[in-house]
Amino acid sequence: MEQYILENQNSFNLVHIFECGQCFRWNKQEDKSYVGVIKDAVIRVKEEKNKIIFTGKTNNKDFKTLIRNYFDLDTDYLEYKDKLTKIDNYLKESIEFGNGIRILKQDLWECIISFIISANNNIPRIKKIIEKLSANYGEKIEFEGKTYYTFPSCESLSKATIEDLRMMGLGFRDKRIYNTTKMILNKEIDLEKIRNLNNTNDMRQELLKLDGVGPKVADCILLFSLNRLDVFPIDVWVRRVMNELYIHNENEEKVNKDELQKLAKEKFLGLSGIAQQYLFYWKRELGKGA
DNA sequence: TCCCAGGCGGTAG
DNA sequence: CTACCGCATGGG
Repeated sequence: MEQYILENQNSFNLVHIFECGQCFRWNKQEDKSYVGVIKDAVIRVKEEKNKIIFTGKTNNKDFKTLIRNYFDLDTDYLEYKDKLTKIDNYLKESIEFGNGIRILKQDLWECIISFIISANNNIPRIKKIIEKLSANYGEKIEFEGKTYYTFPSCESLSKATIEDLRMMGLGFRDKRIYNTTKMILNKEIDLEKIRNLNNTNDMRQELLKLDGVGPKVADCILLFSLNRLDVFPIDVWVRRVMNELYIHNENEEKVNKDELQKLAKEKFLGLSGIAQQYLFYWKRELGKGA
């Protein structure tokens, strides 16, 4: 069992990080800690006073490095928040509301499959499907007396037929997952090559070749795995909040996505992706309470 | 029950 | 190029 402890870490709140819509495999426990799977590691994270305690089981990774990389702990969020807060009072308020948000650096393959599943779907069901895929095609890990599963590797998932995938509850997304898995397996799309591109748009163009990856899904992958903070994924919630705050179009559904992209680019100083997460979390959580 | 969900791909105009 | 539609499934 490995352990890593952070002390007095600013901009870190488990609820904000895990409930802001960027990830699907972290689950809140009765004691308020979260348990999730990163690569082949099962990890429990718990906040205690000024400490954040990571406990985990892993084989070959340097635990501390795994954690610091995944939670992007070498990035200074105070600097980002300072810049964004000065833009306007909406951002100021959303940042106060979700002050502990951090953008995770998730596994690229897992992120691609997860966000293909996210299309025209809701978050509880997305999580359910991903758990089922993992239980059927991932590897079993025992942790604290319970059984967990790694996210399926590309090789493992490629053994599933379209019918097998359909039984995972994927619905019409079965073919997309099947095709994309094959494209990545046979290196028609090379994930390592994408990772090493230095231009966000070049990365996006490659991702868009995958079946089931359109503009929104590509931007989510760029933001939540490749840490491209300048992208701005637009979904119904983001469109809703942007219209409410800045556009004021009577018919929200008619708000043009290109117009929103342009607005975000001008307004958010190259930090659109982070601004998007604060706004998304703010709007969505307030919506739940109402 | 019925609406809708972090959209995408296909087709028509 | 833009506009629209079908899609599987189950959560709320």
